[in-house]
Amino acid sequence: MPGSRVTIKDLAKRMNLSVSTISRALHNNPSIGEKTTREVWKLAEQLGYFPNSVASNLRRRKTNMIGVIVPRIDIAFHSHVISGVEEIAYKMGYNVTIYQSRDSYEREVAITTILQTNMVAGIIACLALETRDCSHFARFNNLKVPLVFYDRVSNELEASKVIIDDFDAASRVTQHLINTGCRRIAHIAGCQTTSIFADRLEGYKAALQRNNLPFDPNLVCCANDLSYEEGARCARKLIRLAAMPDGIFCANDYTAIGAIQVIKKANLKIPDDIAVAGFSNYPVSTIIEPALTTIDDRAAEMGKTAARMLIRQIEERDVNIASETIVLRTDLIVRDSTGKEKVNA
Amino acid sequence: MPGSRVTIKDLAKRMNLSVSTISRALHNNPSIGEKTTREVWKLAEQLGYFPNSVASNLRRRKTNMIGVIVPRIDIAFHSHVISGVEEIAYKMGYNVTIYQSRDSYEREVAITTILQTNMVAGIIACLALETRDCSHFARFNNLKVPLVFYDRVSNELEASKVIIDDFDAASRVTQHLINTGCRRIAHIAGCQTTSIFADRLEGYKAALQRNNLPFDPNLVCCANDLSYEEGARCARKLIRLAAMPDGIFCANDYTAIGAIQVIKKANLKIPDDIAVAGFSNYPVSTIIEPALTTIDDRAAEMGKTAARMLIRQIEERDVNIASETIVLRTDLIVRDSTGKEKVNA
DNA sequence: ATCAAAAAAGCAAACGTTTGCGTAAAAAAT
DNA sequence: ATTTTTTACGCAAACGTTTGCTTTTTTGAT
Repeated sequence: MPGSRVTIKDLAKRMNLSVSTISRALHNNPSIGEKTTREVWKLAEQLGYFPNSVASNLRRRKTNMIGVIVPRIDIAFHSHVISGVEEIAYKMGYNVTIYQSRDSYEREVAITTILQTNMVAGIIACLALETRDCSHFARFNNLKVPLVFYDRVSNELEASKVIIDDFDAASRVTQHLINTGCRRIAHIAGCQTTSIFADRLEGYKAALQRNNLPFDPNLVCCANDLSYEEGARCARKLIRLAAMPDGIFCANDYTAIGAIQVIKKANLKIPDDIAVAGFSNYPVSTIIEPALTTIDDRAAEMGKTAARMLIRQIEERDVNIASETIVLRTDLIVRDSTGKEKVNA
Repeated sequence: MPGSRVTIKDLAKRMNLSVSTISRALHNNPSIGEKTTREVWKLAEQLGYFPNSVASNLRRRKTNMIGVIVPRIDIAFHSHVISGVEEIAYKMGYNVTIYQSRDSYEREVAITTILQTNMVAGIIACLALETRDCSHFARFNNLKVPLVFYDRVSNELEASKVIIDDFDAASRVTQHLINTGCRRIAHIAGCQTTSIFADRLEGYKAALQRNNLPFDPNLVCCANDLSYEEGARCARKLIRLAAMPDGIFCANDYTAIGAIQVIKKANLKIPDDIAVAGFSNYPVSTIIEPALTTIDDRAAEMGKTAARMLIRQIEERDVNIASETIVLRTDLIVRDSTGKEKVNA
């Protein structure tokens, strides 16, 4: 930053005071006289002084930068999380810097290096799909840089987490399908090495079992990248089955929408022939017809919670808080892509 | 960052070299012997040395931080822009820090202050809807911090811009509607104090005029926040008109979708009774039925372009580049919400 | 061997703050 | 009036790099 910035030194010279006095005055340190403090502020104002936080960070050996690692920013879920993080961070005087892993392990590792050299005060991350081993995050433990994962978390690592109960949510969606009369329920699943998707599959299975419905592996179809296209592909496969499912629980809304479009094109009625439920409550879920029954994943709330948690840990570093896990409550949002629940006798 | 980081000094002590030698070696400065350089790198590796970029930034009087100000992160357009910015920045060794103005002027001003104290190397911004006066950005001119606006830009300020030709795009959409046979075309407009929305209105008018169609102010309806709901409100108003429009050009996709849903609920056929066109090509535009004819706003491209431009200006600061404006080409994407173009005799 | 030139490395001051400790002046207590 | 306490401020060393300049060492030419 050239452009001859005004520094504390300049103020000191002008006022015949020492730099330490100026610094203290600007922090309203009580050891500086009220009158002096007032005058320092006034002059600072006049000369257009701005503190240089880089210098301050160096001296204090800490920044107010929160590093956020997301798979992709342009996915609705993550942009909502970031929005929540930014909101809290802004209020608390922290800055947010973001990086996209693009679901690449290699890139995620590189990003952790960057975050370290940048001395971020804390980190909020959602693991890349590719990531199996989380040792690149371990360094932050040594450096005492707080770390909180959201959504896709690591179990092998001591770190705080904010998640939703995927098992429970999936099980509730499935139960809802069952309550509406579905008996052959398929599942379009996410990548099973990621715990949230594994949990969703388990929740689905649990609901079936609870209702004495058989689990048929042929009804589970894996949509690796959880895209619209993958959802369509799985749906095509499912409706060609000899014993076609009468309901599909999809691991996210994108696949659900892909599925809905395929089903409609096949001239099958939703929800009468096949009911469809998604997961996440993306904005599109109200746009698609029929509107999609889904689970609200509370993205912004997740971001806010993660940020609050992280900042608390940053500011209470000394007391060495144990890592904690917060599970957010989710809501089942029933729309038109699933039928009415039958009142049980 | 406690946790006893390894510094250049530590390396120097271990190797009986001066800190300057170490620093130069780590930068592969040719004035340091090859052998020494190799050994320094090896030891750095062994001891787990990481450069402290805060210190480096202070000494070099420049950071590699790009500040991005967006109205809201969770709007698809902006999250795509950010994604583009991040991609280029990452490749070029810059970090990205983001702030949401939430379309508030006050907040935008506060953010510029934060960016200044943080010594960002450059800024990419999209003006808040509320913003009339841009003098809070002027300081960056003095500080020689490059600034590039995207999408919503300021004309009163000397700064680079990357935009699309809203006038041209709007005029093309309108022409398309005319070509498909529409004769009473309405416009759901954005806030007219923002130039892009004013341009879209003008482009619409120009197309009408070019085709000798009358401009009827009753057919222009202002949707201030350009939300889904506002679109619905405007549509309700328009279809109640004695002389109902046979086509609607909406200033963005959200309002278009709101309009489509209202029109469908009124049992009017799209595009036969009323054709609808949007602006932006949001992901939902392929999901809604009928799929929406719209203008692709090249969001990610805009972000990449802005980032490239900014980084060039950062790195060639000395040559004092004149501010430049890049206008991105847009594409009209014809889908089912508008009819077929009639071949003119 | 002698000297100039090139190569390799060191010195020390910066960058703009913050902060522990020390000191002078003012106020309060004796 | 003297001592003690309080108040207000200054000194100087950090924080971890970078960099202009100087010094030493090596190399090559004579």
